[in-house]
Amino acid sequence: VAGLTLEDVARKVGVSRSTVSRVVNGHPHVRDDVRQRVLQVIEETGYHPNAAARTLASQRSRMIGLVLPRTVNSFFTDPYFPQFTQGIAQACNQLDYTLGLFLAGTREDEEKLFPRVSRRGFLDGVLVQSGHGQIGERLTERLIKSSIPLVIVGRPTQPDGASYIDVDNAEAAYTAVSHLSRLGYQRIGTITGPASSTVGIDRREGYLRAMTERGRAVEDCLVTEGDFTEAGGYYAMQRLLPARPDAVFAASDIMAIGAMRAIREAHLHVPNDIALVGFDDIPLAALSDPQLTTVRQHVLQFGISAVELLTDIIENGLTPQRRIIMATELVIRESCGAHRRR
Amino acid sequence: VAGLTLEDVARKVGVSRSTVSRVVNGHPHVRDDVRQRVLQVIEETGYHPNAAARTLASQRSRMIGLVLPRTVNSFFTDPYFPQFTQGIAQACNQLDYTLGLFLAGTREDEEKLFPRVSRRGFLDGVLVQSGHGQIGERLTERLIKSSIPLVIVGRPTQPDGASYIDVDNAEAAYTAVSHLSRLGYQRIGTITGPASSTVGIDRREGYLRAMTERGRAVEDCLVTEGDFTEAGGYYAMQRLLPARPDAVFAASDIMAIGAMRAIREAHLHVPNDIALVGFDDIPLAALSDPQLTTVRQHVLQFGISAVELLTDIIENGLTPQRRIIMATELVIRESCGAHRRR
DNA sequence: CTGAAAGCGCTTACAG
DNA sequence: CTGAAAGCGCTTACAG
Repeated sequence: VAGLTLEDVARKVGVSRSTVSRVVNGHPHVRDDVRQRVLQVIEETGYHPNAAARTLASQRSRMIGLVLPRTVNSFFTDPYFPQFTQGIAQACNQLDYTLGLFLAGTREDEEKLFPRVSRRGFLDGVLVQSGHGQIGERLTERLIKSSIPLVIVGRPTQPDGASYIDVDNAEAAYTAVSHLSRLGYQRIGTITGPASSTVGIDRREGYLRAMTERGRAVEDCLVTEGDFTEAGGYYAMQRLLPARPDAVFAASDIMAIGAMRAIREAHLHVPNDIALVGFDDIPLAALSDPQLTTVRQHVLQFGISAVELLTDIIENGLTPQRRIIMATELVIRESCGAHRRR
Repeated sequence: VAGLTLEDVARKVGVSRSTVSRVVNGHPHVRDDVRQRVLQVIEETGYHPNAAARTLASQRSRMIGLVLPRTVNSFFTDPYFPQFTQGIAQACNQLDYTLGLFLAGTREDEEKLFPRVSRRGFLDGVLVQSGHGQIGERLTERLIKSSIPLVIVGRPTQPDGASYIDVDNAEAAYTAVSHLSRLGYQRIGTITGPASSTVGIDRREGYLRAMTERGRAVEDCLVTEGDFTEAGGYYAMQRLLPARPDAVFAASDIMAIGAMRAIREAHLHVPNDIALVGFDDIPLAALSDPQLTTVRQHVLQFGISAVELLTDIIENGLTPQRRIIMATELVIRESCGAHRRR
């Protein structure tokens, strides 16, 4: 199943393979009638260039990698990632790049993976998810050292000089908590993300700032850590309950859903007894009972922007470090009790 | 950033590049001390072979593609796909293959995608999700014609001679509905998957067979179609309600969750008024209230097996068409009312 | 505008 | 067991 080569096409048309190559790559300086004839033969024969040969000759693969250093669980437990991946895939298709997907859960995975996630592998550049423990940290570090075009998704733990893209987590959390405060809640608690991740840290910081600015004392018993899973939110809420919060800001919707379950089991009511605000605006947020007030991220667009940033770096050389910070919006539904209070 | 080549390593060791190549590829017939010296230099220099060159010379990329012809919505709405993808990625890592991810939603996507999903692209073989409308059908057909090693995930609509892997959907549905029947329910309804997909058809068939064998008349008003989304299950249940079913088999958990919401809104109780059985055993199934009785698929293992089948075909040539059918198991929780009835 | 030629970094018979 | 050589299918200066 060898398939046609450039040479075959060239012979059929009666030109050199340089010319066919120029036509295929859309270079100017080809006489118009020649171009037409070449195009026609390509059409007729269904010729497609061999990607490996092209890559070898041009040192460009038009393929990027998405590296998700994740433990098994959270990847398919949180709807965030599929959606994000979708955005990435869509943008790749648009920009005519091939997407390689690399999930690393274990240390062993990392070792097998690394050679492939490099320029010697097939890649022109890589997108790596920030955070997620040791695997993630070390992988990112090695990637930076390898000096392959790189965009970190989410503020990196260390400001290591790589470009990154993130949403404005602190600001978003600040807005959410301020909203609760304005509604008159006094004892506002929070279920944070992992303290080892910058998402966790930044959203927590937004919470703290809002509390302070609004003149609320921040009590330790009102702050507890979750792990971005439903179960994590559930247990976190159980820990929060004794502190008698009248409102809770959860750092993700899926944790808010878990919290809701804990509240229901305690025979309390959302929002009458405890108001709730989440983060992400996953599809489930609009379907829960009560519907979840939350911070909407434009996850799809986020993925698209990440790819655009990366391909820009690939194609236009080493620009100074770039950061892109995306805005969010608060979506007010039922769980914060805003309607009730009017 | 050229990096080291085989030649560089060969020079450093003082052998030909043929020898280094043999060592890298683990060929026998290399004197042991030579092998050691080569290995050491590779270690020291951090040499990794250039994948494009390797692919061009050997006509093998060790890369496979996962093609998901999907509309935007269902991919991140149903936890099934992330989990499946995870299994695929894990197996690829294990078997030392690179995974390319291709999501096609629109016709335009398909056109841009096709050249890359072929041997001329980078791929040694492809895994394509069966069904999902026109895009999927046509893509699969073109893939078959291109004669690239191919495994269809899920029984194909047309028995076109491609290898495929699937779970035993009809059998699983049969078991689930028989279970409801044994519990004494009389008016058992079903929310099917799309009639255009083989999953939809096969699970429906299992339902019909169980009903018939158990001497239940199948009433049209007890069968309605969903689209594997929460909202789809919700509306389907609303359509079913007037028929007064005392039990419902939903062809996916996420639809069962939607159905539950509709039942709750109608001020009815699961399982007292209407018993419910789902399909998939997604994480949410164990967290819903009441917990969902469902058919468990070993999705991760399913993904792994799919990759193993494909790589086997790639590496061992055109075997006769292969089919792999995987078993499922019924997980009895609360929503079917089994416990209540004892 | 077009072609001949070198080169990308490997693998793989073929000799020895 | 080892090396010299051809070849994989392109791109890209370099001439003209």
